[in-house]
Amino acid sequence: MESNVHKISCPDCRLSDLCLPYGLQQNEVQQLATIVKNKRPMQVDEYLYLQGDACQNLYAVKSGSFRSFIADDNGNEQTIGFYLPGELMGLDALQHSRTTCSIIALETSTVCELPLLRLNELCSQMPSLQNQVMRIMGKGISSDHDKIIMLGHRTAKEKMATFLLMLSRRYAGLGFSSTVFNLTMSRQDIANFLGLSNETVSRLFTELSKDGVITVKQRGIQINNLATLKSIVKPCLPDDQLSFIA
Amino acid sequence: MESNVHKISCPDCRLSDLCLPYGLQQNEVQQLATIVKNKRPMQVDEYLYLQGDACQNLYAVKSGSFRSFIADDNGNEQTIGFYLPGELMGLDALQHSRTTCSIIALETSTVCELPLLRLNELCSQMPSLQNQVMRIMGKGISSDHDKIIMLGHRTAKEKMATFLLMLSRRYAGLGFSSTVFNLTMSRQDIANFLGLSNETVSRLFTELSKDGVITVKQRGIQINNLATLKSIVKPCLPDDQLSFIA
DNA sequence: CGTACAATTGAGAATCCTCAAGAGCAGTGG
DNA sequence: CCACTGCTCTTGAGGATTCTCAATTGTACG
Repeated sequence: MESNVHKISCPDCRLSDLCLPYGLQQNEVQQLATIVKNKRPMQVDEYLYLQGDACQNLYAVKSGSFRSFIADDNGNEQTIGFYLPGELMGLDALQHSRTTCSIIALETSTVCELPLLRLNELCSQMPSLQNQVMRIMGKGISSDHDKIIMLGHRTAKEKMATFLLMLSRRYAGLGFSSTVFNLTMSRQDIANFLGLSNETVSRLFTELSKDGVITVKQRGIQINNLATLKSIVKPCLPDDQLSFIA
Repeated sequence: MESNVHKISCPDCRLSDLCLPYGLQQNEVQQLATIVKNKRPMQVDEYLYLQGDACQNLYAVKSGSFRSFIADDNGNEQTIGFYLPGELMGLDALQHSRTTCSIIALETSTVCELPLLRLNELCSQMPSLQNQVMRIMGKGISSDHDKIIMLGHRTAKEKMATFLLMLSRRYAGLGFSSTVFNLTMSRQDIANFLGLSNETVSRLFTELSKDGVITVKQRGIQINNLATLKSIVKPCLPDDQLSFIA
C-alpha cells in the first residue's frame, strides 16, 4: 500500500510539516523539492552509509527507522541515536565531508537525499530555508545534549523510562499513538544506546511490566501509566526538556 | 599585558586560524570583523547566559575558558562541556532562539559576540563563510558524539584518561604545551562532566599519579606518559577520533 | 519440526557511589 | 604572624547498582 512512498515529493509528503519544509511557503517547498533525490527503498540491515565514507549529502527519513553508531578498532559499537520519519541524518559529515558514524536501516525504509552543494546554493537565495537548516542543526545539537544528560547521571531505570518517553513523544509528533507502538530496534540496540547491558534492559522491561507501568509483548510496547513513567524521570529534567534525540 | 585582548579584532586575533575566520580570504575576514562585537572581560563565575535566555548570537571564546551545563528543577546540574579559546558557544540556541544551557566563566575571560542575523546575511553573500559555519556546527555535533561515546560504555579510568587527552589535544591546538597545563575547572566540575562522583575523580588522579602517568599539583597537571594514557583509551576509539568536545 | 538467534532469568563479582572523617590551602581578622 | 574559617580535595570503609557468565526459555524461519 505504501510501496510508492519513495516517489512522493516534498509538496505532497505527509511529513512536510516535520521535515525541512517546515515553515516554508508553498513555492519555496517546490523549489526545495527540485533538489531532493528520492532514493529507492532500503532493506533491514542495509547501510545508508559507513563510518568514514565521503558524504556530501543530508538524508531525511521518509519512512521506516535507522540506527547510527560509531565503531572502534575492535569492532565495539556505541549507538549514537535512532532516526524516525522526518528526521535528518548526515549532520555528522558536515565538518570534513566525511561521515563519522555508520547508519543502518532497522526495517524497510526510504530516505530523501539532499545534496549539500545545492542545498547551500538554495539557502543563499532563500533565507527562510537557511533559518530552517539552522534550526534543525540546533535541534540536533540540543537532542545530543539531552542524550549526554541521560547517560551522565541516571540510573538504569531512569534511562529506560527516559528512552520510552522519548519514543512516545516522537511517535505522537508523527501522529501515531503515544502509548502503543512497536520498537524497531533490538534489546541489544537499546542497551548499547543507554550504556547498559542487554540483561539489565531485559530485567527493567520485566520490572516495569510487573509494576503495571507498561505491557511488553516482544517488540510491542504499551504504556499503561505515562504519569508513573514521567515520575521516574521527573527529578532529572525540566518537564518540556524531553524533546530529544535524533 | 593581555589586558587589551578584548579590543583585538579578527584580522589581528592570534586565534583566527582556529575560529570562524579559518579558511577565509583576508578581505573576507575583515568583513566578518565588522559584525563582531567585542565584549568587556568577564570575571570568574560570571554567566555568559542563563538557561532559557533569549539569544540571537553566537559567542567565540577569545581568552579564558567556560563551562556549560543544564540544570533540572531540583537544581541538579549536568555539565555539558568546556570551552577553550577559538571555540564557539551558543549553538544550543539555534533551534528556538533560546538557550538550553547556562554558560559560566571558569576564569577571567573574554568573548566575541556574533549577531546571528548579521552572520546569516553575510553567509548569503559569502559561501566560504557559510561553509565554515557548517563545518563548525558539524564539529560541535561530532564532539557531542564523542562525549556520548565517552559516557556510554567507559569505565571511570577510561573516562579520566579520555578527558585528559582531550584537554591535551586542545591545548596543543592552541599552541600551548600538550603535557603541562592547568585545569581551569574544579574536581567537582570534572566529575559532573564525566558522570562520576568527585571522590572517584580524586582517587583516579591519585592512582594515575602513583603509576607515574601524570603528576598532579592542585590544578596543575603534567602528563609524564602520553602513551600510557592513550593505551588506557585505546580500546575505545580509532586513534584520530579524539578531536573532541566543545 | 529443528535450528538459529533473541530475550529472559539467576547467581556471583566488580565497579562505583555514598557517607564520613581528615588534610591542605586561601583568605580574613585579630 | 598566627589562629580561625571556609572551601576544595583526599582518603577510607561499607553498600548498592550494574555487569559478567551461564543456563533456559521463547520466537522466527527455513
